[in-house]
Amino acid sequence: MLRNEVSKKLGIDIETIRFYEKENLISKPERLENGYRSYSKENLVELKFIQHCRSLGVSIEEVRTLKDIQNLSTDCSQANLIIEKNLDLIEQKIEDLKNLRVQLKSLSESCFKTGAAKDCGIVKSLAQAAQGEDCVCHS
Amino acid sequence: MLRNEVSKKLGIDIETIRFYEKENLISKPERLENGYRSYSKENLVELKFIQHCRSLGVSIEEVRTLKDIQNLSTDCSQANLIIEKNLDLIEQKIEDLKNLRVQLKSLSESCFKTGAAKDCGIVKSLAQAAQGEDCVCHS
DNA sequence: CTTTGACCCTGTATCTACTACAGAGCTTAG
DNA sequence: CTAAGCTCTGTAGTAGATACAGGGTCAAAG
Repeated sequence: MLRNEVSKKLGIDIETIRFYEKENLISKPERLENGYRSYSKENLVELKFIQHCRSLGVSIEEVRTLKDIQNLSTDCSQANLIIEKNLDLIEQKIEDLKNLRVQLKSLSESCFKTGAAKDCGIVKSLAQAAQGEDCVCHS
Repeated sequence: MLRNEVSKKLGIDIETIRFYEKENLISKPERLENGYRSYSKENLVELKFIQHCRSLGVSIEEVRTLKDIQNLSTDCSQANLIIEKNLDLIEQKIEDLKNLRVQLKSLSESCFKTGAAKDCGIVKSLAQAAQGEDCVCHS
């Protein structure tokens, strides 16, 4: 399979596939006589593995580790650690974003939409915060 | 005020302050005879403004726009747009992360912790997904 | 007076995970 | 024959910092 086909079939950008190859995340595809890459079924599996991991927010380095775990067939504690770590990270991010949402909402509601920037609660509040005063969002 | 003092007072990394200066987000601080930067009160206000905006997830480019809005005193619709846009973005991110959390949780629970990687539900599931089969996380 | 340590300066490289060229060659259809 | 549309390689750019290297300055201690 040529790059373009693979890209369309898996929904991974052509350049991204090349990037994964450069990063040694997949085994080097065979080359045709003209030098074009020919992706094997194994290459596709490797790419799907990365795609799936990335869709779970697993970093490239962690993907590398997970691959090693699979290949070396050692114990799975490290795999578990990676998943747990990402889970914790996500919990934290959700909390942070929820806080942010509250803050942005109060900012958004402070806009009186009168038109003039000097009367806008958003602009005012941001300026106040910079002066060290209380603001609607971080009260 | 010297860089280090400012950094400690505001809790912004020294290099980050320099970065903001390079990006023209603050007015250039005066220089002492020896070439050292001397940060004015106005500089501090500018830095706090950026810090506050960044803490709300507002991008550097958007900070630039917000500064312009303040200075030009035009209408505030653009400020409102920026806040709304970020609010939408955050709503979306929270949704995405919640989905991710569910997926990672099922992966995490599939680890039987028997020790061997080949028996680990995480490793198995990730491998299965790569083969195109169903996985615990994206069922 | 010299040395030490803590600052400051500039410029550049690094990080993550891609994305986007430029400039060239190959292949296929008209 | 030519043009479109693919492929190749190498390199640069993105956001928002962060981390040096290699030098200068300053204040206090010995």
